[in-house]
Amino acid sequence: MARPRKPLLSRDRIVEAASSLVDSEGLDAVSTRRLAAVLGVSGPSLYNHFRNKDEILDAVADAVSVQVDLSMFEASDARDWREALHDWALSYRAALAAHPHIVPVLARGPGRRPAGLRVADAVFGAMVGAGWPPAQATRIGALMRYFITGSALGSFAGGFVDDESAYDPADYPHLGQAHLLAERGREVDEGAFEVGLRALLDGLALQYEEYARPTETVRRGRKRP
Amino acid sequence: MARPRKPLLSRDRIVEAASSLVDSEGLDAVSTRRLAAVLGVSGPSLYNHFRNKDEILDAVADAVSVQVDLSMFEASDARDWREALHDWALSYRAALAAHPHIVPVLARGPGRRPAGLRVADAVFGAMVGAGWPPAQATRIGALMRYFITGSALGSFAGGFVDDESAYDPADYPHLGQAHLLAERGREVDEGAFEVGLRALLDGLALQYEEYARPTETVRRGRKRP
DNA sequence: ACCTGAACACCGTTCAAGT
DNA sequence: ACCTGAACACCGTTCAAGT
Repeated sequence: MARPRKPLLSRDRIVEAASSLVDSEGLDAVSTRRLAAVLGVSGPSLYNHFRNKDEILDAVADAVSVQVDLSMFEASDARDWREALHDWALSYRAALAAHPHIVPVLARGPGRRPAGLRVADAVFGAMVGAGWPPAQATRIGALMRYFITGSALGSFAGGFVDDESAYDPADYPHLGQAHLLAERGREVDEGAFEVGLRALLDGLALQYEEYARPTETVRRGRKRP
Repeated sequence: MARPRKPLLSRDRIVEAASSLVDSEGLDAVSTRRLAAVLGVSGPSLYNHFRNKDEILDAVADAVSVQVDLSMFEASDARDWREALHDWALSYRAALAAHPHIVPVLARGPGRRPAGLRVADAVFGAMVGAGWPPAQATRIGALMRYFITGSALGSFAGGFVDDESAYDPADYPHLGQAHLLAERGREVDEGAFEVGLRALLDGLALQYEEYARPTETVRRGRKRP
């Protein structure tokens, strides 16, 4: 057919098809040939819209970042930066949990992905607005991303094996019930995420006090809590 | 040559060659054919020692876990669980930083990898020994892994681009100096890791007090801090 | 048991040719 | 500008054959 008068493909259509292929069959199932077949075109056609396959996967990852709710950062002030961070983390995690197979691509940093950058921008802006020094605001965005993407990677891929004989007590003296982790994996992951998130926010709150409160060497009259 | 009287390959030799190939040229550079060529054999020979390529990469990842220092957990007691966790986190991160390209494989959970399990076992055992309830000890091992592997993934792969025009202020109002992050990426990552680790440990210490200290409803005489 | 070459069913990407 | 088929240089894995 050569060139049709109305384009058969668009970046959006390609990303949509790639996303559902990733969701239903995993990252490895996405080949340029299979993806093209789903779209009713031949493999090389994709290269009219994306430079290479990696760019397609980046776009799929970015479509997930778009789903992350950022509204809690709009009215953020010094009083509720912690609550905003908490709600954002839950929304972020939920978005990743809905598309677990693309997480490895997303975990490699915001890079050139526009929506990923928008997320980083929103967190940074809100933390600065709440009184954090810019250098700390940058770090908070990074470390929250470490924890959230790390948990999404660890949860939904690998995991333990549901086979008692796989874990010899002689090798792992404390993991007597490790095989139970297989069935309880999801529960463990959720618990670990909750505990970790709370610890992270509690810890940041302690550091925030150091910044917000004049140090005792400067203001001696102030009593310490 | 068919079968030589002394085997040309061994699992160890294969893992060693694969590791240095991963380190020097990245994950994508490892194909069964290239790996076999480095070892002076033909591609299919590898299948006499590993079931498939994924098992080889798992072994490469596990060789990194072996490098993680666990000695700090041997004499752990209630007083220094926090310090042990801190030192272990630094050692873990250093091991990943030395072999950044294999981190995506390692980040998918301990799965069937023996050394990965040994790490999980040591953390769990030490935390229980320090007074944490078993359910919490499991979660601590998981959440620390989230943070550490997440930071290793985010740091050494992707990242920002050193190009001012890549970040239009209209799109990202707060990321005016985002392109500076490219050159300062490593510094930002280290700072974020330090801040995050401290927050995590501070936060866990607060939670530890809740477990170690009888609640005020039980022991009314005790004053609150 | 452990290695080989041949073979199968795939890949990502380039490119000239078509409209 | 946008699609095509052919082609290039690869893949992971299986398997019969060799010693």
